[in-house]
Amino acid sequence: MPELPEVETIRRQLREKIVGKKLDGPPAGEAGKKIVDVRRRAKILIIDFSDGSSLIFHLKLTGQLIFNGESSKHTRHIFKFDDGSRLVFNDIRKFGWWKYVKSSKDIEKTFGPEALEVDLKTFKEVLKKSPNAKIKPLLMDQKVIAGIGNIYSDEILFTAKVQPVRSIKTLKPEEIGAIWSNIGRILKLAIKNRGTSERDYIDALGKKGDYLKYLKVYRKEGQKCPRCSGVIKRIKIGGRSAHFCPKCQR
DNA sequence: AGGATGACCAGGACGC
DNA sequence: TGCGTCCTGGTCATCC
Repeated sequence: MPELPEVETIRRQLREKIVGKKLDGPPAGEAGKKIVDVRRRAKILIIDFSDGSSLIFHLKLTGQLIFNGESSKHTRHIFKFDDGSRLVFNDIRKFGWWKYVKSSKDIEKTFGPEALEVDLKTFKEVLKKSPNAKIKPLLMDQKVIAGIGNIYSDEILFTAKVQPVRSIKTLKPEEIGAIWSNIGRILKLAIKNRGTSERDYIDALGKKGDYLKYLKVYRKEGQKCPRCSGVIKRIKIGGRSAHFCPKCQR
Protein backbone atom coordinates (compact mmCIF):
# COMPACT_ATOMS: atom_id res chain seq x y z
CA MET A 1 0.00 0.00 0.00
CA PRO A 2 1.51 3.22 -1.16
CA GLU A 3 2.74 5.49 1.61
CA LEU A 4 5.34 8.24 1.27
CA PRO A 5 8.25 6.04 0.05
CA GLU A 6 6.13 4.29 -2.56
CA VAL A 7 4.56 7.48 -3.93
CA GLU A 8 7.98 9.18 -3.86
CA THR A 9 9.47 6.28 -5.85
CA ILE A 10 6.74 6.59 -8.47
CA ARG A 11 7.22 10.37 -8.53
CA ARG A 12 10.95 10.16 -9.22
CA GLN A 13 10.53 7.55 -11.93
CA LEU A 14 7.64 9.32 -13.62
CA ARG A 15 9.43 12.64 -13.50
CA GLU A 16 12.24 11.17 -15.63
CA LYS A 17 9.75 9.77 -18.09
CA ILE A 18 7.04 12.36 -18.66
CA VAL A 19 8.29 15.89 -17.95
CA GLY A 20 8.29 17.82 -21.22
CA LYS A 21 5.66 15.62 -22.84
CA LYS A 22 2.19 16.78 -23.80
CA LEU A 23 -0.97 15.06 -22.71
CA ASP A 24 -2.97 13.68 -25.62
CA GLY A 25 -5.92 12.83 -23.43
CA PRO A 26 -8.20 11.44 -22.34
CA PRO A 27 -9.54 13.56 -20.76
CA ALA A 28 -9.85 15.29 -24.12
CA GLY A 29 -10.40 18.69 -22.52
CA GLU A 30 -6.92 18.59 -21.10
CA ALA A 31 -5.25 17.47 -24.32
CA GLY A 32 -2.21 19.44 -25.41
CA LYS A 33 -1.17 20.50 -21.95
CA LYS A 34 2.56 20.32 -21.37
CA ILE A 35 3.91 18.53 -18.28
CA VAL A 36 6.39 20.67 -16.37
CA ASP A 37 6.83 18.75 -13.11
CA VAL A 38 5.83 15.69 -11.10
CA ARG A 39 5.52 16.36 -7.39
CA ARG A 40 4.32 14.70 -4.22
CA ARG A 41 2.46 16.06 -1.20
CA ALA A 42 1.75 13.54 1.57
CA LYS A 43 0.65 10.44 -0.39
CA ILE A 44 -0.75 12.50 -3.27
CA LEU A 45 1.02 12.46 -6.62
CA ILE A 46 0.77 15.70 -8.59
CA ILE A 47 1.45 16.11 -12.31
CA ASP A 48 1.81 19.81 -13.08
CA PHE A 49 1.04 21.41 -16.43
CA SER A 50 2.54 24.60 -17.83
CA ASP A 51 -0.72 26.52 -17.38
CA GLY A 52 -0.74 25.91 -13.59
CA SER A 53 -3.32 23.14 -13.65
CA SER A 54 -2.59 19.64 -12.41
CA LEU A 55 -3.61 16.02 -12.46
CA ILE A 56 -3.66 14.64 -8.93
CA PHE A 57 -3.73 11.02 -7.83
CA HIS A 58 -4.34 9.14 -4.60
CA LEU A 59 -3.45 5.45 -4.87
CA LYS A 60 -5.01 4.46 -1.52
CA LEU A 61 -4.44 0.72 -0.94
CA THR A 62 -4.09 -0.86 -4.34
CA GLY A 63 -3.54 1.88 -6.90
CA GLN A 64 -0.73 1.57 -9.43
CA LEU A 65 0.69 4.07 -11.90
CA ILE A 66 2.75 2.32 -14.54
CA PHE A 67 4.61 4.07 -17.32
CA ASN A 68 3.97 2.26 -20.62
CA GLY A 69 2.18 -0.48 -18.69
CA GLU A 70 -0.18 -3.02 -20.18
CA SER A 71 -3.87 -2.65 -19.54
CA SER A 72 -5.62 -5.23 -17.38
CA LYS A 73 -9.05 -5.83 -15.90
CA HIS A 74 -8.04 -3.51 -13.07
CA THR A 75 -7.11 -0.63 -15.37
CA ARG A 76 -9.18 2.46 -14.53
CA HIS A 77 -7.66 4.94 -16.92
CA ILE A 78 -4.91 5.30 -19.51
CA PHE A 79 -3.28 8.69 -20.07
CA LYS A 80 -1.64 9.07 -23.46
CA PHE A 81 1.21 11.39 -24.36
CA ASP A 82 2.16 13.10 -27.60
CA ASP A 83 5.12 10.80 -28.26
CA GLY A 84 2.97 7.65 -28.11
CA SER A 85 3.94 6.69 -24.56
CA ARG A 86 1.30 6.24 -21.90
CA LEU A 87 0.54 6.09 -18.20
CA VAL A 88 -1.69 3.28 -16.94
CA PHE A 89 -3.68 3.78 -13.74
CA ASN A 90 -4.70 0.43 -12.20
CA ASP A 91 -6.67 0.00 -9.00
CA ILE A 92 -7.83 -3.42 -7.82
CA ARG A 93 -10.09 -2.22 -5.03
CA LYS A 94 -11.12 1.10 -6.55
CA PHE A 95 -10.37 3.09 -3.40
CA GLY A 96 -7.96 5.30 -5.28
CA TRP A 97 -8.89 8.32 -7.32
CA TRP A 98 -7.53 10.88 -9.73
CA LYS A 99 -8.83 14.23 -10.87
CA TYR A 100 -7.93 17.21 -12.95
CA VAL A 101 -7.74 20.50 -11.04
CA LYS A 102 -7.18 24.10 -12.12
CA SER A 103 -4.95 24.50 -9.07
CA SER A 104 -3.53 22.00 -6.58
CA LYS A 105 -3.07 24.65 -3.87
CA ASP A 106 -6.21 23.83 -1.86
CA ILE A 107 -5.40 20.14 -1.74
CA GLU A 108 -1.81 20.67 -0.74
CA LYS A 109 -2.58 22.83 2.26
CA THR A 110 -4.90 20.27 3.89
CA PHE A 111 -1.84 18.36 5.09
CA GLY A 112 0.58 18.83 7.94
CA PRO A 113 4.33 19.21 7.43
CA GLU A 114 6.01 16.64 5.21
CA ALA A 115 7.43 13.74 7.21
CA LEU A 116 10.81 14.09 5.48
CA GLU A 117 10.99 17.85 5.89
CA VAL A 118 9.78 18.43 9.44
CA ASP A 119 12.51 19.46 11.89
CA LEU A 120 12.60 18.23 15.47
CA LYS A 121 11.34 21.51 16.90
CA THR A 122 8.29 21.58 14.63
CA PHE A 123 7.70 17.88 15.23
CA LYS A 124 7.56 18.47 18.97
CA GLU A 125 5.19 21.39 18.45
CA VAL A 126 2.69 19.49 16.33
CA LEU A 127 2.71 16.57 18.77
CA LYS A 128 2.14 18.86 21.71
CA LYS A 129 -1.20 19.97 20.26
CA SER A 130 -2.64 16.53 21.09
CA PRO A 131 -1.22 15.53 24.48
CA ASN A 132 -3.84 12.82 25.01
CA ALA A 133 -3.65 11.23 21.59
CA LYS A 134 -1.86 7.94 21.03
CA ILE A 135 1.37 8.17 19.11
CA LYS A 136 0.57 5.71 16.32
CA PRO A 137 -2.73 7.23 15.14
CA LEU A 138 -1.12 10.65 15.39
CA LEU A 139 1.83 9.62 13.20
CA MET A 140 -0.70 8.40 10.64
CA ASP A 141 -2.83 11.55 10.80
CA GLN A 142 -2.03 13.37 7.57
CA LYS A 143 -3.07 16.71 9.05
CA VAL A 144 -0.39 16.28 11.73
CA ILE A 145 2.48 14.74 9.73
CA ALA A 146 2.11 14.01 6.04
CA GLY A 147 3.13 10.75 4.41
CA ILE A 148 3.22 8.04 7.09
CA GLY A 149 0.77 5.12 7.00
CA ASN A 150 0.34 1.83 8.77
CA ILE A 151 3.48 0.01 7.63
CA TYR A 152 5.99 2.74 8.40
CA SER A 153 4.35 3.91 11.63
CA ASP A 154 4.81 0.39 13.02
CA GLU A 155 8.40 0.22 11.79
CA ILE A 156 9.29 3.69 13.07
CA LEU A 157 7.87 3.02 16.54
CA PHE A 158 9.61 -0.35 16.75
CA THR A 159 12.97 1.17 15.92
CA ALA A 160 12.35 4.01 18.35
CA LYS A 161 11.40 1.43 21.04
CA VAL A 162 8.07 3.12 21.76
CA GLN A 163 4.77 1.25 22.06
CA PRO A 164 2.07 2.45 19.62
CA VAL A 165 -0.51 3.03 22.39
CA ARG A 166 1.63 5.52 24.30
CA SER A 167 -0.02 8.91 24.59
CA ILE A 168 1.99 11.99 23.65
CA LYS A 169 2.13 13.41 27.17
CA THR A 170 3.84 10.24 28.49
CA LEU A 171 6.68 10.43 25.94
CA LYS A 172 10.08 11.51 27.20
CA PRO A 173 11.98 14.07 25.10
CA GLU A 174 14.51 11.42 24.09
CA GLU A 175 11.69 9.15 22.92
CA ILE A 176 10.23 11.91 20.77
CA GLY A 177 13.71 12.50 19.42
CA ALA A 178 14.09 8.80 18.61
CA ILE A 179 10.74 8.74 16.81
CA TRP A 180 11.65 11.83 14.82
CA SER A 181 15.08 10.58 13.76
CA ASN A 182 13.66 7.21 12.76
CA ILE A 183 10.98 8.83 10.63
CA GLY A 184 13.79 10.25 8.52
CA ARG A 185 16.01 7.21 8.63
CA ILE A 186 13.34 4.62 7.79
CA LEU A 187 11.53 6.62 5.11
CA LYS A 188 14.82 7.38 3.37
CA LEU A 189 15.91 3.74 3.49
CA ALA A 190 12.51 2.72 2.13
CA ILE A 191 12.81 5.21 -0.75
CA LYS A 192 16.28 3.87 -1.50
CA ASN A 193 14.72 0.42 -1.77
CA ARG A 194 11.84 1.72 -3.92
CA GLY A 195 9.22 0.99 -1.27
CA THR A 196 7.52 -2.06 0.21
CA SER A 197 5.71 -4.54 -2.04
CA GLU A 198 3.70 -6.21 0.67
CA ARG A 199 0.65 -6.80 -1.52
CA ASP A 200 -0.20 -5.00 -4.73
CA TYR A 201 2.33 -2.20 -4.85
CA ILE A 202 4.64 -1.94 -7.85
CA ASP A 203 6.59 1.10 -8.96
CA ALA A 204 6.10 3.20 -12.10
CA LEU A 205 8.33 0.79 -14.03
CA GLY A 206 6.23 -2.19 -12.97
CA LYS A 207 8.78 -3.55 -10.50
CA LYS A 208 8.36 -4.55 -6.88
CA GLY A 209 9.95 -2.52 -4.09
CA ASP A 210 12.68 -4.14 -2.00
CA TYR A 211 11.89 -2.80 1.48
CA LEU A 212 9.84 -5.89 2.44
CA LYS A 213 13.03 -7.61 3.60
CA TYR A 214 13.70 -4.79 6.07
CA LEU A 215 10.33 -5.00 7.82
CA LYS A 216 10.75 -5.80 11.52
CA VAL A 217 7.20 -5.95 12.89
CA TYR A 218 4.58 -5.09 10.29
CA ARG A 219 2.44 -8.20 9.64
CA LYS A 220 4.79 -10.30 11.77
CA GLU A 221 2.37 -11.19 14.55
CA GLY A 222 3.50 -14.25 16.50
CA GLN A 223 7.06 -14.10 15.15
CA LYS A 224 10.13 -13.60 17.28
CA CYS A 225 11.22 -10.04 17.86
CA PRO A 226 14.34 -9.29 15.79
CA ARG A 227 15.80 -7.32 18.73
CA CYS A 228 14.98 -9.31 21.87
CA SER A 229 13.35 -12.55 22.99
CA GLY A 230 9.84 -11.10 22.77
CA VAL A 231 7.04 -12.12 20.42
CA ILE A 232 5.46 -9.62 18.03
CA LYS A 233 1.94 -8.74 19.03
CA ARG A 234 -0.90 -7.29 16.99
CA ILE A 235 -3.54 -5.07 18.53
CA LYS A 236 -6.23 -2.74 17.22
CA ILE A 237 -5.81 0.98 17.67
CA GLY A 238 -8.47 3.20 16.18
CA GLY A 239 -9.70 0.37 13.99
CA ARG A 240 -6.26 -0.24 12.49
CA SER A 241 -3.86 -3.03 13.32
CA ALA A 242 -0.68 -2.13 15.15
CA HIS A 243 2.29 -4.49 15.37
CA PHE A 244 4.91 -4.20 18.08
CA CYS A 245 7.14 -6.05 20.53
CA PRO A 246 5.63 -5.75 24.03
CA LYS A 247 9.00 -6.56 25.59
CA CYS A 248 11.49 -4.10 24.09
CA GLN A 249 9.08 -1.33 23.08
CA ARG A 250 8.12 0.70 26.10
C1' DA B 1 -13.33 20.34 21.93
C1' DG B 2 -10.73 16.53 21.08
C1' DG B 3 -10.35 11.76 21.12
C1' DA B 4 -12.64 7.33 20.10
C1' DT B 5 -15.43 4.54 17.37
C1' DG B 6 -17.72 2.81 13.40
C1' DA B 7 -19.34 2.99 8.61
C1' DC B 8 -18.01 3.12 4.07
C1' DC B 9 -15.73 2.05 -0.25
C1' DA B 10 -14.28 -3.08 -3.26
C1' DG B 11 -12.37 -7.12 -3.82
C1' DG B 12 -9.07 -10.62 -2.52
C1' DA B 13 -7.71 -14.13 0.93
C1' DC B 14 -9.00 -17.55 3.75
C1' DG B 15 -11.60 -20.92 6.63
C1' DC B 16 -15.15 -24.10 6.51
C1' DT C 1 -18.43 -24.27 -5.48
C1' DG C 2 -19.88 -20.72 -2.31
C1' DC C 3 -20.66 -18.24 1.72
C1' DG C 4 -19.26 -15.45 5.66
C1' DT C 5 -15.60 -12.93 7.73
C1' DC C 6 -11.61 -10.27 7.86
C1' DC C 7 -8.56 -6.89 6.12
C1' DT C 8 -6.90 -2.51 4.18
C1' DG C 9 -6.32 3.83 4.31
C1' DG C 10 -8.50 7.79 4.38
C1' DT C 11 -12.64 10.29 5.18
C1' DC C 12 -16.65 11.36 7.37
C1' DA C 13 -20.37 11.12 10.84
C1' DT C 14 -21.48 10.49 15.44
C1' DC C 15 -20.88 10.16 20.33
C1' DC C 16 -19.22 11.42 24.79
